Amino acid sequence: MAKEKPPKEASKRRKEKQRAPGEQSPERITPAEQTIMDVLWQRAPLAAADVMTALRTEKDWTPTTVKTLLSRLVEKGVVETARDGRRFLYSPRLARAHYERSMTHSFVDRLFGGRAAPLVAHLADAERLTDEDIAELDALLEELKNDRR
Amino acid sequence: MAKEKPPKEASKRRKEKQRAPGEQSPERITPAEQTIMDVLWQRAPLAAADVMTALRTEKDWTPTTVKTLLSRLVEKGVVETARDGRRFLYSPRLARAHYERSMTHSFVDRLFGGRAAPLVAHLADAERLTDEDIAELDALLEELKNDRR
DNA sequence: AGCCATTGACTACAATCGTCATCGATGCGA
DNA sequence: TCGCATCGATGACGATTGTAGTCAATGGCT
Repeated sequence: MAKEKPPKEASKRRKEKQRAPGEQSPERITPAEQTIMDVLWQRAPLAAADVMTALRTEKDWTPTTVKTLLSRLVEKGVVETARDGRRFLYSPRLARAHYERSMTHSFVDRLFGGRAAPLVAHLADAERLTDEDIAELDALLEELKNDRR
Repeated sequence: MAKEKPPKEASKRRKEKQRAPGEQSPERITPAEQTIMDVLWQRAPLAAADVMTALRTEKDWTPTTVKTLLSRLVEKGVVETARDGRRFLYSPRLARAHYERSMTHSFVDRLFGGRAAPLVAHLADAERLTDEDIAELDALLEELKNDRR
């Protein structure tokens, strides 16, 4: 019974979180899920098995765990599937850059009230910035200063 | 019965999360809990009632909710209490700067593999940087460049 | 001295998360 | 063609989180 249905997009989950029309799906991606996303963001469409092998060293997950996480990501609408014989190929539907941006913003908002400088200061304190970083930031700032003029 | 016991520090909770000896207590602070912390970080020792009033506008929490969150924070060891008559005065035991640092680091690690520059780039993209920020960053960078020499 | 408002302790409960086992369907190789 | 390895679906279970009710103790006010 219940033959493999087309994976039901974030259709009718538990308590369908109603989002405002234009609003960008802020579907929360959990840490475990992000691990999966990182793999998918690296190598485009992958079968579940590929994801497993990719993580074999890093994580100690059973196949089931990986598959569950993939399913949840599909449910959440951040991963899409394409049939490939009897299996699925999974690919991110959410661009990594997008994700980074939204994460970065909410983070800076939550912790620093939106101001970026204190954040960078923390990184500097911790000597977390490589010479390269500094150079890069320098260039970036130069550019910004020009744009503002 | 069960007369008010001295609040039991992160003593023997559910399944005492064993931490390595030197390791910094990475007791996870949840968003709701952070809301409380923000209040405590602003005005030093406060009674539960004070925290409630402080949040009355911002959050729509019942007294019980606030008290539960305070208890959990005490359990987690990030808030300490001092008796004041029949009630407690709560104060952060974890400095805000510490918290910011640890959050920042794990964030940058998780999302950008430790590199800070991409993060700042995101903020710049979003025009999240005020002129002041830019000036501040500029100064900061100048300083850093000198230190490195 | 006695009452009552306030306080912390305990309990609860649904939703989410991290993990995983089981199972029925299915396509490939022998 | 047949069996088996593999795939996705489903269910599950403990822990955590957000939110809140109840209750017994207690201390200040009358």
